[in-house]
Amino acid sequence: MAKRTSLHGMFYSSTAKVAQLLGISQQSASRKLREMRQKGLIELQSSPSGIKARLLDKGIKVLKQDYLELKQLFASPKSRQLSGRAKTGLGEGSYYVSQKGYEKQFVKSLGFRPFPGTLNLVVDEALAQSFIAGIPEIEIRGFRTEKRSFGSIRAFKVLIEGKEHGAIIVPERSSHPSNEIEVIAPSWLRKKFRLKEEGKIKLTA
Amino acid sequence: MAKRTSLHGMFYSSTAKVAQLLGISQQSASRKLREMRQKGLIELQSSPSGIKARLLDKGIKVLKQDYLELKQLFASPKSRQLSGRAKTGLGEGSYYVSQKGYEKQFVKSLGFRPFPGTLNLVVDEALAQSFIAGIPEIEIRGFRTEKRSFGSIRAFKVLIEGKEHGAIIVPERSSHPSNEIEVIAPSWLRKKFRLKEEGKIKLTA
DNA sequence: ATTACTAACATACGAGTAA
DNA sequence: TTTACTCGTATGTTAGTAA
Repeated sequence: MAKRTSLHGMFYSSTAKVAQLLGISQQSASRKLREMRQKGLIELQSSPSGIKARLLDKGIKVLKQDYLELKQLFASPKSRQLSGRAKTGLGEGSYYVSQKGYEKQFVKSLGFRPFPGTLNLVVDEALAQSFIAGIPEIEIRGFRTEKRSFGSIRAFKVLIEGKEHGAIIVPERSSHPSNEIEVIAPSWLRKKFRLKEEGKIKLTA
Repeated sequence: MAKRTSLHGMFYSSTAKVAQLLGISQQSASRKLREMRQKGLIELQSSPSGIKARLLDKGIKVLKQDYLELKQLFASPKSRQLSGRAKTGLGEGSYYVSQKGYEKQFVKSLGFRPFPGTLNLVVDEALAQSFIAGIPEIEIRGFRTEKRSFGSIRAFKVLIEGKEHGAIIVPERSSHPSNEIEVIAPSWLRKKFRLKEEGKIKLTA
């Protein structure tokens, strides 16, 4: 409909024509149109002389959502890398990363013993998800000590500033806001890359 | 998948996760993924440790087609008007439009007696379809004379240059290329709008 | 010509489960 | 844990028609 009438135009047709257009039967076209009306996507009047229909705001919204998602894909082909701004950490990272239960798995699965501390990066949430999901997930299992239990962690290998091997780690139950990620590496990243307070840093998959 | 991995990234996941994402069962997700592979849309490897998939060119093409169609909708909200370039007609129009069998119906259905001649406009085919489909169709029935038969004509009322009432006419079996439309009006349009050989003209719905 | 109802048929779905 | 098979059930489709 939108293709024919632009977004707001009135669509004059018949269920038979719509059916032919979609490669389905007249009955199915009729039913589908009524379902769309039922769902509040379109306005639809039918009579023995044909149908008269128009997209409603809800219907346009559906199309627009699709458009925006596709636009992000085709209008910005830059999702194999991710930029972030370093954030002053709270020092918690060091505590977790240094736990023997995790450390042994890091060495085995990631191939390096992490520096006892994490680099926190503020990133675009959607871009980060896109970026992360493109990297094979490595599971670091949780464990218990006498004092408490530690949850599992998902890890994703990355290359930092094109040089240093490291990994994004995502604790199972993270306390971070979702626009923040934690990066570990064998070296002290802040020092190695001479990062100032809010320095930018680039990760590649 | 594309949303997660960009267009070309490798997608590591499980059928259960895909299922949750789509709001369907693990079994359906598994089946749908295999169907997509079958159709050549994606590359898919599955194992007891999960799935590994990637969009193939055919799959990306499908997304891109959708993107381009939606882009046309949202990136150019100008489909209630149509521009065309006047083309030197062959004079056939006059013969058809003046036929009594059509003329009576034009007067009754369009509200004017057409000038004996048509203005041929060269237009963008897709835009023209879009434009035309948004206008209620008026059917001018065909008829027979002693000599020959005349086919039916679809007519769509338009406003020419914002001033003159007229109509686009689409003969049932047209000999025109599909990027050309015929316009009729009560007056001689070329004269009224001082159209030169290749002058531009604007129609509104 | 229309739309759209009913009913018979086809397809899709998902619970259970094997590997 | 996985994937993906079978199979009973739910949903979707369309031929035949009424209005």
